[in-house]
Amino acid sequence: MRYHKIPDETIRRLPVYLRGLLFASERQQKNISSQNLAELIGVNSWQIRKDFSYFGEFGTRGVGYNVDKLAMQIKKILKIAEIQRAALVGVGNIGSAVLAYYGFAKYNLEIAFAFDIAPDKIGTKIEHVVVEDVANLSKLKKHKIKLGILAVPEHAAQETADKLVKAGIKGILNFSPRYIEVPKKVKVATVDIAMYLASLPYYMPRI
Amino acid sequence: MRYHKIPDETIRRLPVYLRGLLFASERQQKNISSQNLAELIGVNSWQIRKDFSYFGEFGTRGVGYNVDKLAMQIKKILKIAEIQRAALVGVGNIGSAVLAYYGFAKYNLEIAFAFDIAPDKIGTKIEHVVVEDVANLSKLKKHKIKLGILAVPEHAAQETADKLVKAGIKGILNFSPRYIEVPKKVKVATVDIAMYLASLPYYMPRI
DNA sequence: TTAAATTTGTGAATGTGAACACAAGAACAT
DNA sequence: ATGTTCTTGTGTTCACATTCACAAATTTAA
Repeated sequence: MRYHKIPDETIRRLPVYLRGLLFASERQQKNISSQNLAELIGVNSWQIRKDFSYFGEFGTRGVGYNVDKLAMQIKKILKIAEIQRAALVGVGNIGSAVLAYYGFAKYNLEIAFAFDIAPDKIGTKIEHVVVEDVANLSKLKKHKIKLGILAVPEHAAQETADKLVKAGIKGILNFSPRYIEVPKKVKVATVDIAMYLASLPYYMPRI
Repeated sequence: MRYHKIPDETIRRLPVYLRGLLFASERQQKNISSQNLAELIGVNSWQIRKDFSYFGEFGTRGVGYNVDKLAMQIKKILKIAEIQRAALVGVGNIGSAVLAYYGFAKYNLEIAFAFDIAPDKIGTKIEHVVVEDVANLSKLKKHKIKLGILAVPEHAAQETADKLVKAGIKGILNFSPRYIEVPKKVKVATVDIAMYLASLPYYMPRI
C-alpha cells in the first residue's frame, strides 16, 4: 500500500485521530489499539488501520500504536509538526469567538495577527493580540504567515480574500456564507455554521 | 431516476444550492440555469443537474430553473419549509457568536432558547433571547424543540448531550471538539473549528 | 415553419472510498 | 516450547459518488 495516493477523506480524518490520541496521551496512556481509538472518536477500527496503512506501518501487532509517536507522525503528515501561525480578519462575533477559542493549540495552530476595518476596534487588545487596521494586511508577507481566517461580513468576503491572497496567504478558513474565488494554488475551507444546522432536519425522524 | 436513494453528498450540497438561489432571488432573478448557479457557488453544472434529478424534474429545458420554486423545493426536501426552532446550550464565546449570527434565518432556522449553567449569565438577555438555567432544559419537550446546538466546554459535552436527548432533541449541532455518543435515532453534526484549519497546511504548497 | 441555440435530464462509464475477512506478527500463559 | 490471544496491515469486494456525453425539450431567430 505504500505507493498510493492518500484519499482526501483520510486527510480529513487525521485531525480527528489526533484529537483522540492527545486525549489518550493526557490520560497517560502509552499504547492504543485501533479498537480503543475507534471507541474514543466514533470511527470504525478498520477505517483507522486502513488510513494509517497509507503512510506506512505505524503500529505493532499484538500491542497497538504508540500514542505519542503516532500523534507526532500525524502532525508531520498534516505539516503541523512545527507551530503554524495564522491571521484573522474580522473581529466581529465570530472572529472574537475564534480568537478566544482554546482549541487551536492542540493542533499547533496560533492566531498571531488580527485585523479589522472598524476604527473603534483597531488598537484594542482581544485575548492575546492587538487588532490592526486591515490596510496593514500586507505585512503578513514579511512575517511569512500562510494561514488566513476570514470572518468578515458576507459582502466583504471576496474582496478581503483577494487581499489575503495578495499578502501571500496559501490557505483560508472561510466563515462567511459565500463562495470565494481564489487562485488554484490557494486552498479554501468554508465553514457555514447555519448550513450544518440546516441539513439536520432531513435526517431527523418524524418532524 | 425517480426511484433512487438520495446520496448523502447530495443532501450535503442542497443548503449550498439554496444559498445560491436565495442570492439570485435577492437580485430579482426569475430563472437560473445550472451553469449560472454553478458559477455562483463553485460546483459543476452537471453535478447540480444530477443532484436535482434525484428528486424529479424541477427545471425547464432551454430555460433553466425557476429560482423561487426551486428554493422552496429544496426547503421542502430538507424539511425546513416551516420555521425550525432550535435551542442553544452554552452561552460562552462560541455560543454568543452563534446567537448573534444572522445567517440562520436564510434557512428558516431560529434560535428560540438559550441555556447556561453560570448564575451570572442566567437571566441576561443576549440578542433576542433570555438565557435560562440549564436545569430547565426539559421544557424543550413541551415546546417541541427538536434541534439543539451544543456550545459547552469539552468536559461537559457528553453530559449536556445526554440532557438534550432526554429533552426530546433529535438533531444536535456540536461545537465541542469531542465525540458524543447518542441513541441511533439522534443525528449529530460536529463542527470543530480548529480541525478545519488543521488540515489546510497539508494542501498548501511549500511550507 | 424551419433551423439554430439553449438547457435540462439521465444512462453509462469511471473513479473513489468503505467494509470485510483474514494472514501474519507479537505477546502471554502454561 | 507451544498454543492461545491479541492486534495490525492489506488484498478484495462492494457501495457510492462523480463525470461524461448526448438525446429530448424548449426558446429564439430568420
